[in-house]
Amino acid sequence: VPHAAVRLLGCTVEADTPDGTVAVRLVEVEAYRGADDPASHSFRGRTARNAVMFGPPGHLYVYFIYGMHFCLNAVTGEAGVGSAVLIRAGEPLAGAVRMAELRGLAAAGRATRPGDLAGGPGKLCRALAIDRALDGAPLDRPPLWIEPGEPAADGEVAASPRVGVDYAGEAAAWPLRFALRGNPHVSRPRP
DNA sequence: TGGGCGATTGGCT
DNA sequence: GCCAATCGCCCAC
Repeated sequence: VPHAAVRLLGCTVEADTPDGTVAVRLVEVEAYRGADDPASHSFRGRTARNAVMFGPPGHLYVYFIYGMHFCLNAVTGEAGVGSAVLIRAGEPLAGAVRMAELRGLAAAGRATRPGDLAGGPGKLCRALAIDRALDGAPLDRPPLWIEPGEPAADGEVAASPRVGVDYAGEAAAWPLRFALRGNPHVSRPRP
């Protein structure tokens, strides 16, 4: 059975923003486990911040990081487990002009390079107008919902270590980052 | 109660 | 490649 994170690759994420709906196709995700994963926010148990991770699957976990960025997760584990999938990058499908505006790019509406709009967890949240107000919301209906897409074939999925978790000891090497092989919209560092 | 730090990003050398 | 920005969270004191 494919990993829950892998099953999200190729899915479409749509979001209602103040100026209309935007959509991206997921090209990069990371899996975070529960009490056995030192890299996971749930590793040290339930707190006010990560409470949603310990709730039932099918909900959004949104956290604030580095004093300026939000990151979006889909809770995947059963209630009490604390596992989730970090949404790291998407390929713009609809509303690229709005996403560029939300990203504060000067050339809004003009050509951008792959990854400029949603090629990173913080960038994707900015482009989709995601913040803590969405923490705990269901992921199958507005204002933010994920729809099935073309499933990724095994050979198209590249697994590599997760980004930015060097503090996690042995778990830092676990190959829980999944990306569509060769897709130009994935974040840096490239897998 | 306070200090260190982070599942990041963008700008500058 | 290096580093500042910027603040909520969490744990040690």
